[in-house]
Amino acid sequence: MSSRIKEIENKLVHAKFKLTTPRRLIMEILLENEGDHLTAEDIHNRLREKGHQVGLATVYRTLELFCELDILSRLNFEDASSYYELEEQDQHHHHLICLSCNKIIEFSDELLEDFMESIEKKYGFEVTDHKIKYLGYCSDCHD
Amino acid sequence: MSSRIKEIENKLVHAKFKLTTPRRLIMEILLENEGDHLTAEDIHNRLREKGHQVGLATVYRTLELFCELDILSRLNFEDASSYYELEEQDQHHHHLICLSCNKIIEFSDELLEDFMESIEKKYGFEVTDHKIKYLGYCSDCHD
DNA sequence: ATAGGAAATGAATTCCATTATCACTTGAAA
DNA sequence: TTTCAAGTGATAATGGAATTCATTTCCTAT
Repeated sequence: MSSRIKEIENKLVHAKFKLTTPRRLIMEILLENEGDHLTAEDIHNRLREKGHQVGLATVYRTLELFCELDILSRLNFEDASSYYELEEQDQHHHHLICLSCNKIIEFSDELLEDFMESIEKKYGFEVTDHKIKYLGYCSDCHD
Repeated sequence: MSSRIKEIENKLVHAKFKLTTPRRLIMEILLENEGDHLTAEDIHNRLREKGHQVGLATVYRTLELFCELDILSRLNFEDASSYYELEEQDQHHHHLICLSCNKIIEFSDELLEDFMESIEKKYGFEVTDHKIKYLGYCSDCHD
């Protein structure tokens, strides 16, 4: 994981941005919660829980910067918030968003043929809309 | 177009909602601007331009109701606003969102094979991300 | 090392889309 | 018509995100 930090630090330095403490701390939070979808507020809270005091504005600015550098991707679901997750260059994935419980299920993008059918089978997901973001009801929520 | 209004009115009545003046006026705006992607504010403004005075809260409430009745669909792009468009039961489509000029290009969902390639060709669109919402640069904006 | 200056930060403020509140009005069922 | 739940409108409240600006920090050149 230290190498992941190094890798990200290199991206920053290469793009002529400074290596600051807040940026390092935010990186750490992101790596510790890899796989999760965090909001700016989530990150801000976890920083405070760990006793680090970083301004919320800085969190927003840093997340935006990391997106520009392709360290993060920003996800917009159906609510007002933006969620962030670490960009994993190889395993690109999409999201199933359950309209009932708001669960987010990730699925890989191997095949585009029989795409929808296989997803419906695999996740027991009833697709009710098909807007390219997949919305519907997950196996726990549909009748 | 009068038949379209009738059709929508039937949906409302059938679901036991009242046929009120604000709802009728909003329907008209939507039909007059079919194919566009309108925000609540857009609709509110067009109502005022036409001399009709409908509260913004009512516009929001009506749009939400129309979405529930599948009269409208709500689209969330990369900015803070929601956009609404009339649901056309047959010709389902997706959106290409140009990160540079914010143009929105609609494309149909006929084939899932060679999906990306055909879209890239058809619209001269350089896909830079692949998050299921297609973001990138349109033919006017890429180099 | 250190001084200088640009970049970055933090606290507070502002912005803006959306939602909630609540008194008032209206559509339609009886 | 009368009745009253449903719907509306003005305004305030909310909440996420952006902005402002004075202060601090990182880094380069000396």
